[in-house]
Amino acid sequence: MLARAEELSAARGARLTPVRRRVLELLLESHRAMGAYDVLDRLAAEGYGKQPPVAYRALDFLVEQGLAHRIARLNAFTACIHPGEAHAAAFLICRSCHAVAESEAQAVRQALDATAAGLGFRVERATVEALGLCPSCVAPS
Amino acid sequence: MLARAEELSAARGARLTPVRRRVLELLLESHRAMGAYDVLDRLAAEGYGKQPPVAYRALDFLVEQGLAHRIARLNAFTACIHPGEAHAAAFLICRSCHAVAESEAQAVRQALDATAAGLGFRVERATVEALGLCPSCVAPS
DNA sequence: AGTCCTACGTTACGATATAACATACCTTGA
DNA sequence: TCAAGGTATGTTATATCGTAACGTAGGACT
Repeated sequence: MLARAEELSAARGARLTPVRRRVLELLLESHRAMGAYDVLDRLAAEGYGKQPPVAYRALDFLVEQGLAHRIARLNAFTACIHPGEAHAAAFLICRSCHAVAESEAQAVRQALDATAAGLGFRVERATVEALGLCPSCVAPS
Repeated sequence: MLARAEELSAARGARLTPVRRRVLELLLESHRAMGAYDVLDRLAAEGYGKQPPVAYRALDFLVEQGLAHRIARLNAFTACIHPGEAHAAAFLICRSCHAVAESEAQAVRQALDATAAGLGFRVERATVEALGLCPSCVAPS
């Protein structure tokens, strides 16, 4: 995944520097969304900068490059699991275990575009986030 | 609209007090989303409390009662235009004039439920927000 | 070598949100 | 009637999230 991120960045003339790469690793390792300050604490502990812009800049870079997503409901971030592929994502947030799953949501996006078009509204970006119970928490083993 | 809000609250044993009612009025008057601190400034100017919890509590009450919605992308609130009716809402946020339109989105919600169900995830609440251009801003007169 | 440009780091601050506690104001029931 | 308990309001203080602005370091290109 990291190798792929490297390729994608390089192909666009963007640089996946050490901080940015490390932040992506942190997001990939965590199967829940991480807040900017969670990321910052980890970076600071590893000798990177200790101030908020360090984390926000790296996270913003990853989001711009399509390597990560921001979850609006949580004010937090997750690694993208389909970097480089055009995709409409929906996020499934478990209210019990706090796992966040990224799901392909082309059908959802099309329904939204159609609804909006009916009102003359042109959708450019969509935020689709569901709060509920993940499979493990729906049916505890 | 306010009368209807009164009825709905009363029917549920909830009280639409002066502050809460005034906040709902403010949201109804504004055709864009209002931040909690925008609301707070208005309340303070009118002799209500001057501290954040005053605004947040009134807003939270309205959201719980289904009289208002929170727009996650904007950290802001709008009055609900279909209070009392079960509905799936999507919000269409104009990036040019900042108007926010609430749209019925039953089809979007169904698509999301179906997508999630395919992964074993049970959706309880959905956040659907589109950023784009409203009719007026798509085709400036 | 000098000039840019980009990224990184810092200070300082602004914006959003909540915990915890005190007070007032309704009920409701003896 | 008035005590008891619940709900709502107001306050102080603080937590959490986010950004503006400035300085420095290093690579890329003359």
